[in-house]
Amino acid sequence: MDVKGRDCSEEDQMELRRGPWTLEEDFKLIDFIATHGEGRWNSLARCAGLKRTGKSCRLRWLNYLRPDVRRGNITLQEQLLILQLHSRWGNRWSKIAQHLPGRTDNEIKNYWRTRVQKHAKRLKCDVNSKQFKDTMRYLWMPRLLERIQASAAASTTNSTSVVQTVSSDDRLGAAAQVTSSSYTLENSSTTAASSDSFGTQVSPVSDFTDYYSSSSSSNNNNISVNNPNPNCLEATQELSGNYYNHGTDFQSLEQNNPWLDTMVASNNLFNAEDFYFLQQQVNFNM
DNA sequence: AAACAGAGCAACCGCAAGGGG
DNA sequence: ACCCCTTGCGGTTGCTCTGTT
Repeated sequence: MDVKGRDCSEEDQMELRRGPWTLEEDFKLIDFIATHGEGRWNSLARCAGLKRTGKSCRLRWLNYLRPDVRRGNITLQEQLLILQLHSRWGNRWSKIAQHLPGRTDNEIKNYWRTRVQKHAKRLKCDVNSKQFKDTMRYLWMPRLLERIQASAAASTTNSTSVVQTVSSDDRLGAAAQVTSSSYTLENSSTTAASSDSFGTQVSPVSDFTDYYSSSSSSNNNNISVNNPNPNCLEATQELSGNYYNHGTDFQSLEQNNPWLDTMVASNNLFNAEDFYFLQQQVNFNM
């Protein structure tokens, strides 16, 4: 059968291949889809002459070969969005991916598992625990906002402000929309994956290691611990406002103090900071 | 230079939902 | 109502690369 249901049974008896895809297989799949479009994947696999399951072809296409797949580092905006959306929906990776154009559910899932869960592990707490979630909400997300703000301020070519994102009534939705529209523009003009949606370069090292440093030199802890608002987004909003008011000192401190980098490299120091934060959270919740 | 460990990520697996016969 | 097939999703595995000892 072809993708429309016609028979092409000469390929049916082939032994199925597994494992990494070869270039030849990729080209076959791309060629076939370019000519016939996507369709019933099992039939497509056979008709394209691929010794693969339909599932395998679908996965390869959606996660890797599709022309609009966006590859490269997860930007700060994307990280923030992932944290926000995950706090709302949990492990609904495909749903989260819908708000990050060009990113696949698999990529987001991998990001979460390798980066976020790694830090939960370092903090010796469960990624689903309230303590860890609070750390994300009150420490990492505000810190991300602050860094995004710094990036936006540094950019002279794009006036779209992230502050708009966090000042909207529906902050989460607005975040998704602003980010999405930015990606749309970017994707229409360039395939570069190393610049963020505001056209500014993002450090290749843009994971949570950064936030350990933030906790060492800001007053976020006090703000967060004393913030009784249980709503993540509300709290983040309030916090971001507070953070921006006090963030300048930290920015200059971070940028101008070489020793800070050394401190950042010390997991023990910043784990201790985070443990302090977590302890405060526990006390607060009691 | 070799061995080892950890991180990152592509790919696979199992399950559930949906649609058609 | 039932069965079969396809698709989509989330969890998991295992390979490769890189950094460390």
